Amino acid sequence: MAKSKSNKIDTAAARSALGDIDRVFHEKARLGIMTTIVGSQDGMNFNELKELCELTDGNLNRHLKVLVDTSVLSVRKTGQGRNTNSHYKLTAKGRKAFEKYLNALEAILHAAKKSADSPVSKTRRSTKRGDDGLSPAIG
Amino acid sequence: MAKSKSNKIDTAAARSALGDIDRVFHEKARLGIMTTIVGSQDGMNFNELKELCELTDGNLNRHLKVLVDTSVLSVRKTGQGRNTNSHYKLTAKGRKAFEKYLNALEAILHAAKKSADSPVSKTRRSTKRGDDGLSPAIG
DNA sequence: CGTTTTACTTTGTATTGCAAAGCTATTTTG
DNA sequence: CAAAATAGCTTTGCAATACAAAGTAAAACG
Repeated sequence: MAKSKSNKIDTAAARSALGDIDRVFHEKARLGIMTTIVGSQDGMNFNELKELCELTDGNLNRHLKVLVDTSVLSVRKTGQGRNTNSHYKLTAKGRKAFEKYLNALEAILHAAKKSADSPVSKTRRSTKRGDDGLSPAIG
Repeated sequence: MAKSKSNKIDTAAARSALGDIDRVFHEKARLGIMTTIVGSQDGMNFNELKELCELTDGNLNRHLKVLVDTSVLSVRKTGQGRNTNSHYKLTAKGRKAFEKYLNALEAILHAAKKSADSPVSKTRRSTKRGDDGLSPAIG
């Protein structure tokens, strides 16, 4: 990555990454579900997810529905009533979309951390090297 | 960081990091605002933020209110009516809290990326080295 | 055979996000 | 100088979402 004089470029990069922040993933509970299930090749069932993610039944069900409705996860339900077993698995599309989301997060994270480490002043030059004291990312 | 046999530890770490995901920051618009303002030592005014974050007046106002109400930002308003100038600045508390959020994000990101790169199967050993084929993070 | 347990689903409420409309005061225009 | 336009926010109303309590269905148990 090229080093910029101000934080303008990085901030712009972060801003464009913001556009890739998919609301489907950018929710605490669903981020937990995704982080859990992305590590499982065979998928997981309702109860595993419930315990791992520490969510109530209703809440988990709702979030899983969102993920299934957006084709991020697929479900396979076997049995009925008490014997129901709902098995959730990441789809190829879901994996790809989640990875895109993670990359966007990463870009924002880096930009934010960098900015936080060397904030820019309008009136005086930065106390750290690497920027020019210009207003950040305007224009 | 110690390397684990399964992705259990990392997933657990991510899970605990999830607890540090502050809802105040974990919202697209506010993440944008924070990423923008964290790089500015002197803070920014309403219109700068509005243009940079590409938010409507009402929307920006609402999010700024949340950030001010939670003491993440401070405001200083000068002038009146058309001449009003609302200047927003990150508080020390806000900076600290945001950095905590960023660290939590980073932990989750790493865990998720790692899991995504080498997902674990229940029935057969992973195709990559570094795990034992056990179910992830159960118990 | 009826009560309990398991594995989800549905429903109701509260919160939140968003943008359209509104407010206040300063400019500008005729 | 009165009327209209403009700037800089605020308020309001609606739609979407999150969450948990209550509900449902079938098997297990006594």
